[in-house]
Parts: sequence; C-alpha cells; structure tokens
Amino acid sequence: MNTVVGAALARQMQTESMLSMQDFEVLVHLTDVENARLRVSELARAMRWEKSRLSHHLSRMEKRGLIGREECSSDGRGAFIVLTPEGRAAIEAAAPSHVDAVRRYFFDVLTSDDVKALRSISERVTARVEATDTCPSE
Amino acid sequence: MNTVVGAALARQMQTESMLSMQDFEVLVHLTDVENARLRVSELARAMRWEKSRLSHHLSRMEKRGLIGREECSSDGRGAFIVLTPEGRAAIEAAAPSHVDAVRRYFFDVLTSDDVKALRSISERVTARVEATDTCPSE
DNA sequence: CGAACTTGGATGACGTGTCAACTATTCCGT
DNA sequence: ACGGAATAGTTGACACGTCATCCAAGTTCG
Repeated sequence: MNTVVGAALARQMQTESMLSMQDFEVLVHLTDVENARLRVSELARAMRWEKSRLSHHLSRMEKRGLIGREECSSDGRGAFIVLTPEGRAAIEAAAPSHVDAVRRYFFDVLTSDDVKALRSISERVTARVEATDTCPSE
Repeated sequence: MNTVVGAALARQMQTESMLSMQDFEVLVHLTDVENARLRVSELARAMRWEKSRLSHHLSRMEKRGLIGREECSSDGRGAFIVLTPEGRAAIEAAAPSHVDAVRRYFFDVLTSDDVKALRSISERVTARVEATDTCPSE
C-alpha cells in the first residue's frame, strides 16, 4: 500500500507541478515559519533528515531557483535557507492538487474508524521501533 | 510508520548481512522458483519493478557475485538470472534475523484485529489507486 | 592565551531509481 | 519472404540517499 500510494502521489506531483515529494516537503517546512527562513540544521531536525541529505537536496533546489542561501551574521559557520518567490509560487501551485490527490487515493476509501485504527497502529509501531532500534533520530 | 520501520529493517539487514532490502527481495524471488533461475522480465513482473531498474540492480548484484546471467537458447534476446552459491548463502544467512526483526518491530505490537484492519485498508487503498492512477503496473 | 573538542555545514564517492533512447530478436500481416 | 511492430533487455543521463570525510567557526579548559 505504501509503495503504491507513494508512487502515485509522487507521479502526480511531478507531472503537475515539476516538484518531487522531497522538494515539496522542504517548501512546506519553509512556508511554515516566520519569514520563510530557517537554519539548515533546524530544517534538518524538523524534517528528520540527515544534514548531508538535506545539504545535497538544497544544492539541487538552489540550482533550480526554489530556495536561496544567506549568510548568518551571528554564527559564522551557519547558513540560512530562504524561500524564493519562485519557490513560493511552486508550492502554492502544487499544494491544492496534492491535498486533493491524498484525499482521492487514500482518505476517500477509509472510514473514520479506519483512520483511528491506523493512527493507533502507527503510534505503537513507531514507538516500538524508536525504543528498540539504535539511533533512530540521527 | 512506514518510513521508520523501513529504515530500521534496512539498517538491520545492511549491518548484519551486507544486503540491501532490494538485494534481499531479488534473492527471495529467485529462491522461490525451480532451479533458482528466472527470465529477467518474469522477475520484473513478479517484483513489480521496472525492467530498467531491475537491469541496473542485477548488474550491481552480478558484480558482487550474488547472481549470474545465462543465455537463453530458445529466445535469442533473453537472459536467465541464476542464483549463485554466494547468493544462496547470503539469503540463508539473512533471512532468519530479518523475519525476527519484522516480528519485533511490527507484529509484536499488533493484535490480530489490527492485522485484519490493516489488510482491509491496504486492499481498498491499493485497489483505489490502481483503478484511478494512470499506468499502475508499467 | 592556545590546544583539544564540538558543531554547522559542504563535499566526494558510490549505491539506488527513473526516464528516454537504443540494440537485437521475434512476431505478424500481407 | 519481408518490412513494420512488438518484445527482451541494456545503457546513459540525471535525481536522490548514505556514509565517511573535511573544513572552518565556535567552545572548553588547562
């Protein structure tokens, strides 16, 4: 189920908005904060992505003009990631039909009991893995 | 949940058996048939993978000695994929602890009602996607 | 102060996934 | 039989993910 739904959503987003799911996630997190500006490591933490992965992805997104980098005055090592106007336009164009697709592919065939059951299952399993597995959040 | 469980299982398999999940899947499908020998396209169909993806992956696995390629006498285009002794050894070493990890991370925290609910949800969602989405199986 | 350590982040190598294009064979209709 | 379509499989380019490594700016502590 996960494979199939994920692939369908990714295809939909790619063909309609020229964004990958990952691009979308980054943009969502950026639009979620004041000034659409975040430190790389905050973003990494919020997305639960490795710093390296994020850094690579941000490079690709910067090359496409979706985001920009700015120096951080208070910490000479740091960098801010900022949403460009193109980035904002892209996510605003993509979001409605994505939400729609999620509803169509997923929630439309679920009852509210299904959703409750899924939430409960998901919480238990996730908690189990994070309790058992080595370094879940690094 | 899917992300977290998938990552945990992948990490477990990689560190204990030097196999990726994808390697493992290929090996499972090979051991499932007579003579551990399959045409590439049958394997692709069985795994629901693109031919291209499979071809790339088989090249990498061949380089590592897990599988081999053989010419097909009845169809000059075709190729058989065969399991090498190394490949068989690898999956036999990996399988038990993988099964164990799946149980630990997943089924241990689920009731049989949970499993029933998940199966039902999964079937409905998958059917919906495959009915709606363009080209699900290509 | 200065050496050791930590932290923020980038980079390079390599494995993986997708798409489009390609080659070589087989099939099929006339 | 032959010329076009379908089929089997590979390849190349490029996006994505992970790991190990690196570097530079900050922090700690003698």
